[in-house]
Amino acid sequence: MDRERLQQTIDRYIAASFTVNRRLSAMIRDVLPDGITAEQSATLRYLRENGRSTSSELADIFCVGKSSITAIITRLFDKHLIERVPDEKDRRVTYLVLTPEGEQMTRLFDSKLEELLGQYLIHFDNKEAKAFIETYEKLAAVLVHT
Amino acid sequence: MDRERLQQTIDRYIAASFTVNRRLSAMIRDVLPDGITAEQSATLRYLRENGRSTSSELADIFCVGKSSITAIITRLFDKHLIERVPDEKDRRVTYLVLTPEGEQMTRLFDSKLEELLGQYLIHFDNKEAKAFIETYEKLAAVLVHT
DNA sequence: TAGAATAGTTCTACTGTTGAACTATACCAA
DNA sequence: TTGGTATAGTTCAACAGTAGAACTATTCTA
Repeated sequence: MDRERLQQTIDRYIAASFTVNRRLSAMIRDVLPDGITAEQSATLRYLRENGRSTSSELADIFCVGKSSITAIITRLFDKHLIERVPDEKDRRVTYLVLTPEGEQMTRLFDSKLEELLGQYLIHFDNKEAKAFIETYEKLAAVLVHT
Repeated sequence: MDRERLQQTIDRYIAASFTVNRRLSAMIRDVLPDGITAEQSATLRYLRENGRSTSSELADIFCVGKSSITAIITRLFDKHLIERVPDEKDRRVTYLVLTPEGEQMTRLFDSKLEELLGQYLIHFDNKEAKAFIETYEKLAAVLVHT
């Protein structure tokens, strides 16, 4: 890829991802239960998909400092959506786990999200959607492992 | 697309976009000049690509309230990166325009961004990159026009 | 066993965001 | 023509998220 083509590809990527991310974020925000933010729902989702985690792990995954995670976790804890479970071996470590209430809340998101995103996915045939997702996942993997 | 396949596609999209957006945001943040945030650079970039705009237009495009835009604009104004130009016909509207300094700053981003993203783009051949961007742009268009 | 490393919290300061209240201007219909 | 309504933008208060430094409490290690 020559330099000009590279620059053009980057520009198009930035423009498309900007529009998609902004629009989707706004729509998702509207669909979230009162008092739950996008960050908080992403945290709950991660805990459901990946099981118990620690603050340090979340900080790594979310690419933020540990103090940011503490703030988010505290708010979710105050809403009784997650629990803090101390490790029995290493007393520095605290595991974060969904409460049944938190688990239920993530299921609620999912059905709303499916309803929301489903109406846009119909514009893409299986083949196109498959290719897109696969490249996206490949990009994610490259960003993680380099 | 049946329901299960739809749910799976959505899950994979959410996971991939989460990882890509988090990682890229963190990298971009590191590459931004001191005192310039991601939101601010996105605003400058928009003004460069689209010429003079109004607060209302930016609020639409960024999918936020007008008061958010006022806050961002004020900070960029204080850094002498944009100017406020009153419309001569309609005295309610104020156009936002890059200063030469602001223009120069967006050029600086671009070269850093090109350097940063270029090293990941080499993992994708032209055909794959082209198909991906085209689907992404199609998704953006669908989100805007429905 | 002393010093370094790690896990997590607290605190301060800041940006971005919402939403309501507000000012100023323009539009429009009776 | 004017009185009500719509629009553009700002201000304000309250909050979430973030960084980064300082801190506590552990565990590891040379």
